[in-house]
Order: sequence, then C-alpha cells, then structure tokens
Amino acid sequence: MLSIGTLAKRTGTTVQTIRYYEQIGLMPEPGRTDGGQRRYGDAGLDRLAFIRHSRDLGFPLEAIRELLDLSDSPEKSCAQIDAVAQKQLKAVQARITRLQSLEAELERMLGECHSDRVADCRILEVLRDHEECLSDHKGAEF
Amino acid sequence: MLSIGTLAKRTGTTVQTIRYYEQIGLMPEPGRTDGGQRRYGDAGLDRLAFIRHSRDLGFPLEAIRELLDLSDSPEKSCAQIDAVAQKQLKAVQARITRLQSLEAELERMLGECHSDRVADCRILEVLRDHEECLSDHKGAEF
DNA sequence: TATAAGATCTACAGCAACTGTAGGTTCAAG
DNA sequence: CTTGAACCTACAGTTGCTGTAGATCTTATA
Repeated sequence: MLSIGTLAKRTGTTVQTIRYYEQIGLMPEPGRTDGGQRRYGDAGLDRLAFIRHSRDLGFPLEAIRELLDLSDSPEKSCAQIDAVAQKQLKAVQARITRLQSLEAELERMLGECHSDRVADCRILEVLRDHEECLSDHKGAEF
Repeated sequence: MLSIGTLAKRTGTTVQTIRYYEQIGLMPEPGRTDGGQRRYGDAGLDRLAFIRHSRDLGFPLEAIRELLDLSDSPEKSCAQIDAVAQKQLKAVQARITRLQSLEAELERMLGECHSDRVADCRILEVLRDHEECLSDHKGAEF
C-alpha cells in the first residue's frame, strides 16, 4: 500500500493534486489507516498514471473523466474514445495555427524596431494600431 | 464621450472586461455622469485598444502593464520594450514546440487504433502506459 | 518505550483573465 | 413621461491546480 506522497512521486505529480482529483471525483476515495491517512493500491496507481498521462497530452479533466467512464465498458465500440481523441487533436492543431500567426506578427514587430528611443519605438506603434498588422489574430483563446 | 458599452464595441471587448481592467488598475478610473455612469474620451479608447491588441498577441496583463508604464517615458531607450516583446516571442515559440510534439503523439495514437471494441482500443493502452510514447511530452504547461 | 522529524490531515485562500448572476438605478428615444 | 435598454455594484464561478495554517499521524532512532 502506498501513501499519498509515494504515489505522487511515482506518478510525477503532487500530493495536493491527488487530493484535488479526489475532491472533484476523478480519483475514488481510497482506504485509510487507523489514523486517517490515505493508502493506495495498484488500481489507484494505474488510474492516476492514466490521468497524468492524459493531462500531459493536453486533455482537459472533463475529457479524461469521459475516457475513464468509457474504459469501464470494454465491450462497447471505441468510436467515442476515438472522438474524444480527435477533438483533442483538433484543439491542439487550432492552437498551433493561432500561435504561429502570433509568432509571425511578433517577429515582424521585433524586426522593424531599429529605433533607440521609446518615443518612436515601432513595437509600441504596432501595438497601438491594429491596422499595422498583417493577419487578424483576433478572437480565439489559446 | 463614450459609454462603457460603446467603448466595448469599438474595441472588440466586453463591458465586464473593461470594468475588470479598471479594478486591477490597468485602465484609469474614468469620469462619470451625474447618475454615476462611466464616460470615456479618446485617451481611454486608445489605451484600451492598446491593451486589447497586446492581449490578442498573447501578452499577459503584467507585461502589458509594463509596456504601458514604459510608454510613459518617451525619452528612454526602448531596449526594455524590446525585451518584453522578445520574451513573449520566446514563450509563443516554446508553446508551439510543445504543442507540435503533442500533435504528433495524438496523431500516432489515432492512427494506431484499428480496433472496434473498447477492450483493445490502442488509444486507451497508450494513455495507460507512458512507455508507449515516442517523445517525453512531460512537465511544462501550455 | 519515548521522542522528534517528517509526512499527512482538513479547510480555505489565491492564481490568470475573465464570465456570469442578481437586484437595483440611469439614460435616451418616442 | 414612460419604457426598455444599458448601466451600476458586489460577488460567485470558471480551469487546474498551488500555497497556507494549524493540527495530527507515522516511523526511525535513542
């Protein structure tokens, strides 16, 4: 049986994060010692490893919850799992596209500033006036 | 003079966001009507446009605060402004790199799953076991 | 067996950057 | 002068944690 601290080390996360996952119902309540401390077995270790790995791949916690639920029905079609992963891929790709346009804009801005004084710094001018931009880079979050 | 709603429309943001910027001291307190409603002039419009455009380029609010402070000293060197923009470019590039490795991993996962049943879905297997991954894709946030 | 260091416990506040709600007031067009 | 849209304050909620305080438990050593 593992203490919460040992579990944290094994899965590359922290004690607080594990307690947080328990609180939001992503990790089940584990057994306790007589003194009230959490003790985990292999099931807990596996589940947490799954969660952490999914997080490392950028899946939001709600998607992970869904994946965990789906994996409890081994006989069902895995089309839904596929859909969750596809959605995540699309989200990642959208973010890449957006960030690349920001990168281009920032590089252009930086390349243009050859001044010394704040008064005629091109960077500030560009930031002041969106018309100076090539792309739209507006709207979406990242 | 512009009402807060008109200002929001003009700058592509929302009333709540403007009030939030005021609350954290990024926008100055504007004048008010006798009835207590905010009224903005050109200075407010320009400042908010600057903030929103910088946000669209991904600058965090603290960086924007710094840029606004710097732009109040027109005679100083713009090296600091350059540094803030460089830092933002580096951050954007780091995020792109990370997201590209996630994209590759997700694509590989999706390409491998030719099963129908959840029981032997490769996606779940990969998520369960980090050893199955090519890259490390651990650690950093995005 | 006693002690002391270190790990764990609960409960709550805080982060970024907003968004949404409730319940009340003001403005401007007709 | 009415009425409905826009505005006001204050506060809770979002995502995914992280940090704090003050108390309790576990475990290695003397």
